[in-house]
Amino acid sequence: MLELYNTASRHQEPFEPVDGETARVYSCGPTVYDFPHIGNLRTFVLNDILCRYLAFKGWEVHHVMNITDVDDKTIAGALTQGVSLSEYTQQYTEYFFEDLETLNIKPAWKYPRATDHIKQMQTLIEKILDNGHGYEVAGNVYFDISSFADYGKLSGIEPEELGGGEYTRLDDEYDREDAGDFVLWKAAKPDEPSWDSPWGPGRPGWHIECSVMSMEYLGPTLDIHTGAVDLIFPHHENEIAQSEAATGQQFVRFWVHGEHLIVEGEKMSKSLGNFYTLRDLLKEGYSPQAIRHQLLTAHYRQQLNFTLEGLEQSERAMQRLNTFIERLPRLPLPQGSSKEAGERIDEARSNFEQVMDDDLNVPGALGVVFELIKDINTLIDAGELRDQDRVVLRDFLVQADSVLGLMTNQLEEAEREPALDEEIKALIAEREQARNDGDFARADQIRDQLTAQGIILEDTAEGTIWRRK
RNA sequence: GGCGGCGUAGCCAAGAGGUUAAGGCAGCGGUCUGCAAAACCGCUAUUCACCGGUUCGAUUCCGGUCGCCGCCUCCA
Repeated sequence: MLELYNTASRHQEPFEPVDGETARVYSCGPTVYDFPHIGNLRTFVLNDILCRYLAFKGWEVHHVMNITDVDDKTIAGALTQGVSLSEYTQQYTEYFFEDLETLNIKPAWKYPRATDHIKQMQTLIEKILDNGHGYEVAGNVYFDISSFADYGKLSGIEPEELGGGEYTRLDDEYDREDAGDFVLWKAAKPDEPSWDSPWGPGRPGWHIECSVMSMEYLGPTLDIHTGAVDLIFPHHENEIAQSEAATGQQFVRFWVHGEHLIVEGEKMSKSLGNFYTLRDLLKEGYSPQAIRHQLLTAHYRQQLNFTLEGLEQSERAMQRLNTFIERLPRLPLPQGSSKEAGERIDEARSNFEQVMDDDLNVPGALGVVFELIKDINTLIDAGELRDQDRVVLRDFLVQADSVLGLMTNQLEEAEREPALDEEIKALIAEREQARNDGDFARADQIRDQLTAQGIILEDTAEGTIWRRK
């Protein structure tokens, strides 16, 4: 049974969808003001693994991820570039989707945009006001945290401490009654995009967007809400307050938070010059497969120290995986099946699910896959792998990869018919003849020529097999 | 100051109160090969930051020390 660590309880708890069929998952999506960086992408990869595994467990998955396309940063960006807000956010929204596709992240069920839900936000704010949890000051609407008894429950923050102490960052921009109160609706400033509302022209606060878009598509109670740890406070705390103040029902059953990644041991930031986007890494020649793998090497609740050396290690690990997958279908194997291979694959299948059930232990799951590869290679070397084993093995790899998403392309590619040029086939045959004749100079010449074309030859006891580089 | 986490081999990283402490990368030595490639075998942590405690037994639980990181209303 799947167990997930729930930030709300600080414990790992058995999970199943409340209705037993459909897992309703909401993830905080990007604010589309810039390219996603590698840290953002780690969180999106976590969402992906979670949703893929929920599907693996047999549930329908309704995954909603919002696009925040109106906030201080997007407004400022649009102003700087001299384009409209929607033009500005549209381009970064597209970059975001491109990056998801590059990293083999499965599309969510819905990607609602904040600006398409302004009306619903106003409705929810009115509900909050009606229920006595908010107040308006000069066109700004605030949430009154003192009216919500459970405020601070998720993050463990005491409301009394907010606004006090040396870490306060309150400014005088807004007229709040209490330092901890947060804005639901912001009155428009000159030159800012705005929408009409019962409180005058303005725009929604950031937190209200997520409450509205999650409940709009998933109902008042979500099975799982994800995000990175920095969102626990204030964002998720505020979402709970708003949503439950409006509906009177539990907002989220499981809060799943991903740890940050750091770069070369330090917090990633533009000023430190250790800020990577996916595009930066691709330009350096790293493969999307290795990047995804590197993001999966640490458990999601551990900080991941992202380094270029680590990426190199992932490249090599993926090479091992790819070589295995690509040569598997071309190995000449005797008919039948072997007991030992069957047992090993069954064991891997069961271990894989067991470690993933344990709060999505992806590094453990990778260990299971690589351990199996080693065992199967040993059987191959011993001449004990049979052709039926290969079918069962491939079935397992496909199943495991429905979760990991690391070898989708390779598995498909490997199954394709060789489609080798006649010319290449002839060269391989010629090389065979040359080797038999002892003309190794000619044989090596042909091998080098094919290597240059990206075809790698391997001489096995059963004949020469090939794979692409 | 408050809250959370981490410290396992050269590097990355799982892990369990007690059989051989996964797996990947790197290294060394072999096997296979005409040579390669791929793969396999062996070696690379008698030990899990340090000090106490609980226990028949702890690296795993508890307390403390040191070191590192993150959050505390921009932040994935």
